[in-house]
Amino acid sequence: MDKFIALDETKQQKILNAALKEFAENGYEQASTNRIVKEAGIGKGMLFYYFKSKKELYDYLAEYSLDFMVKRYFNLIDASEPDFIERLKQIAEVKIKAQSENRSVFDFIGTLLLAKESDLPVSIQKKYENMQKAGNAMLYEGIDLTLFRDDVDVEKAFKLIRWSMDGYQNELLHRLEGQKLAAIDFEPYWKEFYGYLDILKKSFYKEGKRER
Amino acid sequence: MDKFIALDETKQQKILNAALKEFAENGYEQASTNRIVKEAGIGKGMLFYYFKSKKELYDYLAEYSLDFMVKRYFNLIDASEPDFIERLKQIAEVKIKAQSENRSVFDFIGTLLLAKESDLPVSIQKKYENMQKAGNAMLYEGIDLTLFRDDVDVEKAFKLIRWSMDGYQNELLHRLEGQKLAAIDFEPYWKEFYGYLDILKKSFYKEGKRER
DNA sequence: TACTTCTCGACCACCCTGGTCAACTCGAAG
DNA sequence: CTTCGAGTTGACCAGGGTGGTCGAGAAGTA
Repeated sequence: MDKFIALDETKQQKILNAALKEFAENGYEQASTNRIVKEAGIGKGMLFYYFKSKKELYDYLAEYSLDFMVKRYFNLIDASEPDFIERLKQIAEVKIKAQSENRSVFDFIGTLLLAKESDLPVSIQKKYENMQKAGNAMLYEGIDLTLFRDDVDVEKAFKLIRWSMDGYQNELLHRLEGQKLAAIDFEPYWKEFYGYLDILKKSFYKEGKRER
Repeated sequence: MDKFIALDETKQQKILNAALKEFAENGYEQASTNRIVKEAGIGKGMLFYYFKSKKELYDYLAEYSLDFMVKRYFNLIDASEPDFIERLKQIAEVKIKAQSENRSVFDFIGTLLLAKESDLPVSIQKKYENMQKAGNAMLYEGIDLTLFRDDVDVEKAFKLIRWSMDGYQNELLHRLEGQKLAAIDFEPYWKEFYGYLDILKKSFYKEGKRER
């Protein structure tokens, strides 16, 4: 595995991407090391020269992905914005950027929690839980509750707003399926997105508190 | 296949459920006829006595599921309710009932569209498209637009409301994972759900139009 | 009894699996 | 120019799973 780390960046990336994609699409059991080496353009032997087993490769990917997530996504979020919708908007921007930078990492992490109570090393499980905890904190900490209408339960408003925004993002992702995210001009989609955000503010915030 | 139809209901159900579950969980290629017969409690030979190939079984399931969907779900929806949120609420009730009646059918249909441009018989593809069209009509036809606030685009409000309700339902399904749907007392969840609906009405409808 | 219809699971040829390893390349050290 | 060892390959292995077949018997019917 130290052999792998010594490789030059581009070769590492090629192998990582091939493996992440394979695991993300097929899960651990159904993922094929043969397909990985073919996609990565290396001989079968090399994979097991770098990683002594399929499992070790998988664990390495898990750790790598979580680190990527923290470095390239979480750390770039400004958690000081007190306006809930504005904060989510900013998170969405960072997320899209990180996602087009490396889509397969996100897909892979998505499957990590599906592998229910998986036999990942405890250290990685810990890392995962911490990430979830930090993510939650970044969503709700320091939010200005006075922006919200007085006649709705704020907790529920949080959820409704999140579901709405997730809904938009999923639909968009579905609409853009197949296209290379990095090659897309997101300008019009952001406009559309902001349109929805305005409605959410009109709907869930007090009158007169809509503008910032 | 006519041999299969001649079977008594309960045996048919056992085989159907086993097959639906297997295909839903693993997709067409990865689904195993061996696991299906084991789960269904029949000998391997019988499956190919009833259906002459894996493909014929799959096509039969597709047709069966679509018919189930129409008969046990679509046809029970009252599309005359002009209040959008009330209509969605009613749809949700029917859906939950149909889903607990036969969960695997829903899961299987969910994978049908993932099998992109699959090589299903045209007749079944047609049936599927018709179902989607009818579903859309039932959502939006005859809705009373005057209920909505004047300062938001109704089309966008539609989407926001749907995303919100889908979000709740997904979260709930996720929360209840593993439990047998039919055995759950949904009372408290409906209450919670209605709570969200009230907020949606407060937020997206004109003042004074909230009650019915 | 004789004939048809059901039912089973051992069996088939084939494919793919994760992992190994003898053989080869190639640049650096002596 | 030789030697060495790290890097690299893909044929190969045993094992297991695949969709589908079929001979043999069970059950039902006349």
